[in-house]
Amino acid sequence: MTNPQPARRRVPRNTLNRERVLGAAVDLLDHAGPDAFTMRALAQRLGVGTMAVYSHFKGKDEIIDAVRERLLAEVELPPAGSGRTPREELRELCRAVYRLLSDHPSVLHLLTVRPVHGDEGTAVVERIVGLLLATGLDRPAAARAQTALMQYTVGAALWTARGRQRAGGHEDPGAALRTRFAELPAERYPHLVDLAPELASAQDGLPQYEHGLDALLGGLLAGY
Amino acid sequence: MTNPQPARRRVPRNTLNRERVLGAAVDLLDHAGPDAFTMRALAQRLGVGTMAVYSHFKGKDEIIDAVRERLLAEVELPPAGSGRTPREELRELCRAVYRLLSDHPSVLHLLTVRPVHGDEGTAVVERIVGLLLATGLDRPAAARAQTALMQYTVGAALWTARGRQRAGGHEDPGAALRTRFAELPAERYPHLVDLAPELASAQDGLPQYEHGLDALLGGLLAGY
DNA sequence: ACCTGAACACCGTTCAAGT
DNA sequence: ACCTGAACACCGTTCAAGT
Repeated sequence: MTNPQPARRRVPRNTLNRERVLGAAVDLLDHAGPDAFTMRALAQRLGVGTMAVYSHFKGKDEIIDAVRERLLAEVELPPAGSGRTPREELRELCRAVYRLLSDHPSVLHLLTVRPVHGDEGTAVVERIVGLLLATGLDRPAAARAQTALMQYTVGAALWTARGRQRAGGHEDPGAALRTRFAELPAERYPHLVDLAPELASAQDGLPQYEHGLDALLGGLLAGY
Repeated sequence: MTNPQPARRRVPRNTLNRERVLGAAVDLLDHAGPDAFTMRALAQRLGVGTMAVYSHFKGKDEIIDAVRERLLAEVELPPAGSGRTPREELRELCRAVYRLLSDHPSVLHLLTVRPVHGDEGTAVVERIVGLLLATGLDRPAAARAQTALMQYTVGAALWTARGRQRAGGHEDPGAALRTRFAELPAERYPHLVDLAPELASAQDGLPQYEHGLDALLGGLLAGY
């Protein structure tokens, strides 16, 4: 909270720049959530007047775009041609995207709240499409497969974030769901009451994502 | 014995109720989008002072919950045991959920912005789990499959809504993406430039969803 | 060029008051 | 019980002014 006091020395007045603003924005988003991501809170975290930020960004929307671009660029592309099969590389690439979205739930919100304008994440898409073609898919099938993989990845990350949000703190995200389902009237919801523990176990983030991802990849690449 | 109504010529003062408020809220959300969904705008649409709504709902959050519940309850469950195979019923059920989310993009926003507390959509989940068990999946596999199907459905609907939002009006959602990809530097993004038309075609909503859904179902039910 | 405080037009909601 | 207007504490952003 308290920023490092830069001594009483005559500190250069212009200690603010785009980089510092973006860093504080990511911190604020990841730590306090989208609702607390305010221009005023951002400026306060930077130890500066609210309007100082406007000297480096046109407005909040430009900051949102920049944050999204910065985080999407952070996806670690696995080294190419490491002797694995295209399908294994695909798996790892998708997991990297999921990990990013899962580590920074704020990006999901930014993706939802504002359409993508720039070339953010383009490198990842290029790589995935290339791998899909390498497995033998024809061009329309590769395009549909790429879209389906991204759709599932975004949905799974959103689902996980929603679960964490609902659980509040550090508790097990499935716990609330288990008790909720277990307490349902068994006449109307026999399967949910019965499968409450299993459904709760399926809220475990990465393992669940991998289960669905393998099924999806299996279906998309069937026969290749 | 229906009592003869007093039939006062005088128009009843209290013409506002929860039902009317919810109807206006859905209209406002679907027509003007989440940003325009304001308590003041809602009241104005109802021809009433802003605070009148607070006589029927505790606040905006309660309206959000009620709208979500109302729309999720609208998912048309296909008639049970219509002679089709469980897999065909599963497909139709998932398509119904997708259609609802696609027709009312606002629900997606409501799902993102606020965790689910009530039993909304529980009936659909019950049905899907039952069908998955009927295909022969064991309990953990059925739970994971149910979660994966919902994750993919939410992600696909969100993707489609995002594309429509980016396209602005009634244009082809893939058009913008096609030109954007086609104009990329071909040295860095050879596949994207090459597959721009196919990737644009994959932004067509329901057909793309069905492609991914069939792949996912195929992978989840492989061997059963 | 960079930063500031006051001010404007919004927002959700509280409150005291009307019927 | 239902509805109202004024007011409060927020928000993003404009503006004129400081350095």
